[in-house]
Amino acid sequence: MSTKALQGIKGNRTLKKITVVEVAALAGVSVSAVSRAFSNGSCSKVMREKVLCAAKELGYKPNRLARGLKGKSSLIGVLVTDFENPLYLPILQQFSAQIQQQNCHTILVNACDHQSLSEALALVMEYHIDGLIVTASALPQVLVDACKGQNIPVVCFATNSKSEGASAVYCDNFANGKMAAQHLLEMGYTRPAFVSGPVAALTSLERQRGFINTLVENGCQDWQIKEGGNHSYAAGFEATCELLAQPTQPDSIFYSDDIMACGGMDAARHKFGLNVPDEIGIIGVDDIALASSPAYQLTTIKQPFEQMVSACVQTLFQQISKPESGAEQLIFTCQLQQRASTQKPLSPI
Amino acid sequence: MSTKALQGIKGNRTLKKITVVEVAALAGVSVSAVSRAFSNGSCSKVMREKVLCAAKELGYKPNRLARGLKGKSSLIGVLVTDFENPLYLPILQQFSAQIQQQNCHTILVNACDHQSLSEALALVMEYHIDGLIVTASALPQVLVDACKGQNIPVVCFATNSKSEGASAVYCDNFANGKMAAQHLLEMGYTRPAFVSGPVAALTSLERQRGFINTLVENGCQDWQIKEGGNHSYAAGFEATCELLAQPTQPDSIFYSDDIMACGGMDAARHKFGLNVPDEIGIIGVDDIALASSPAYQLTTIKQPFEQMVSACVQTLFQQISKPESGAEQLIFTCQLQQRASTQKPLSPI
DNA sequence: CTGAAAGCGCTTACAG
DNA sequence: CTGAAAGCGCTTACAG
Repeated sequence: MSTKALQGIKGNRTLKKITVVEVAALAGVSVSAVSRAFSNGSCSKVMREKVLCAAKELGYKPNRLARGLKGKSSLIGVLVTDFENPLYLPILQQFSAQIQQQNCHTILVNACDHQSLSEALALVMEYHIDGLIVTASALPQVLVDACKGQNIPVVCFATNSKSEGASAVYCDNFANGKMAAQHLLEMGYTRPAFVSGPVAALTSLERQRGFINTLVENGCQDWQIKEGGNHSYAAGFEATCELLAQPTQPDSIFYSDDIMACGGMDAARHKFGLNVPDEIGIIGVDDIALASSPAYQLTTIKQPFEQMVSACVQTLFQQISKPESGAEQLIFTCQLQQRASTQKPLSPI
Repeated sequence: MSTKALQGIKGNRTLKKITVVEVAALAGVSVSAVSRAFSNGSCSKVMREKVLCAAKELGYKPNRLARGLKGKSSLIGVLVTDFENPLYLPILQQFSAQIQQQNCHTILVNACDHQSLSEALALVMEYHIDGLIVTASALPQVLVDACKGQNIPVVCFATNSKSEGASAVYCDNFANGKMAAQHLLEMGYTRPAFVSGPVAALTSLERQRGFINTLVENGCQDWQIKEGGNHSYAAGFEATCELLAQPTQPDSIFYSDDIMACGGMDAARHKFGLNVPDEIGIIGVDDIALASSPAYQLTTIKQPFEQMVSACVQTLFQQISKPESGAEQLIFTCQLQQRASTQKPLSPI
């Protein structure tokens, strides 16, 4: 039996496709009326009632692909470059939840491989996404322009690297670095180190600037900087091993983020047998779930991610509905969350 | 100046839409030919060359929405119910990467809220997805049927709960429970406990069955079961606190998964001051990144996730291309990954 | 292999 | 407010 014949059989019970045409027929109205009842088009109450009733009876669901052909696709691209930092799971959870709340859906774009970023973006643009969220990294200007060329608004999340024409939601990372420095000095540490994230990450650089500036301002001379690498546990562990193997051991370390700090703390404790916080103070940024666990008790600078995600989604949808409104910069401030990893007992050096 | 006028201005340089029509015109061929050159349609080499050349010159990109209207949408739904377990970040990373490799894209469906699962699915089906992957949970039969009704193949990932008509890729969790029991007994533990996942999770139940059966078979009487809850750090921590506060303290605990085990280990160590593994042995399932960190050194049963994801994607695409091929069950076996959390020194009780 | 034409399911000016 | 008609950008039988 041919496939066609099989479909015919099935068709007798369920496979007949329900489109606006069928709904219009049952409701006794025009196809346009059905469309209006389902979109925001103007139509009388009784009309809407009739249409919705017929649609329900037939189990009609609009085809978003067809809808997207003329209007909006209801698809939002969420570009993720960093899958190593556990932070991004709750972030993705919040983005997808809020996007769904807007009656849209998330296309997850995996752009781990940096070389393929433009390729990945080009592909996802073939779906005519209504907007794009870029997490934890800047979009090269040429790609922002490509989006602009198709009227796709872009919002960058949690990165300082600004792109012309793209909105951005991020934290004052210079202030964060400053806060970390002040805290370490207050706790009596005198030889702090900074472990950076990826070389190109402006976010990390800003934290570093704020950190070092503040140390210098306060007369601290004994600082050092260590290039960390990825925002990952392994990178933090590794960098810390190298740092602590040197003759000039720091007495405290500020990490570009929490997952690196966790890796670093484990290196200090388990590989070098150092006591945290007495022999070495550890501080991070983010306040990931792990930071508050008893195993780490990590002092950190908490980023208000929930609010940031909300702001990000809100900004994006505002620009989708009003394309003429310009790009926005929303900068959040963070708070120190002190825990055991820096609570040095009062003691002279 | 009106929006229209502005668009007109922009239009002069970039906004003119490039479609098959423009490409066909430039290449001097028919629209059908352009379509064929871009799909798998039959066309001569020279024709394809001409079309591709013209397309490149114009910067033509096919509109997938339009394409999806008749054919495949190239959209794969990935349903995620559990965003608390960090495990799902690398899993999502692998799924999205492999789906992109198939020239498709991932629609991330957030179905945290169990009540809204059917709603979330109904919405995503409006995009006419080509296939659906369901992670870590079963799809109620009525929803599987709904997918079948639209010819959308379904593959369930990492769950034992089988649904009629859906494929599944998972591990032999009964064997995993057995393995855990054997290991604990071998290491000299005599009063093991099992901390379960969510009550309804068949995966957890299977592990429990295998675990308890094996204990009983080996003459162990002193076992107990504790209901854990979510697959989360907090749930593991909480359940362990209750377990250890009882007079009948276990001397080892098998957790339904690693993140619970990490929470449990922290509770045992930091809240009850117990030495791991001497006073209490800890074993989990999954082998998440954290498990191998020095802070936990967690013995676990490693699930071969990479292979499982590959198998999942492969199965899905096979069913997309051959809808008549039936649902498949792929069962993987796991391996014990021993670490410090169960290495009890030889000692009499 | 190639082209003209119909169609996928919806939306949107345009009349009424 | 409502309907008839054209159109969104592509694919797919159907002829040649």
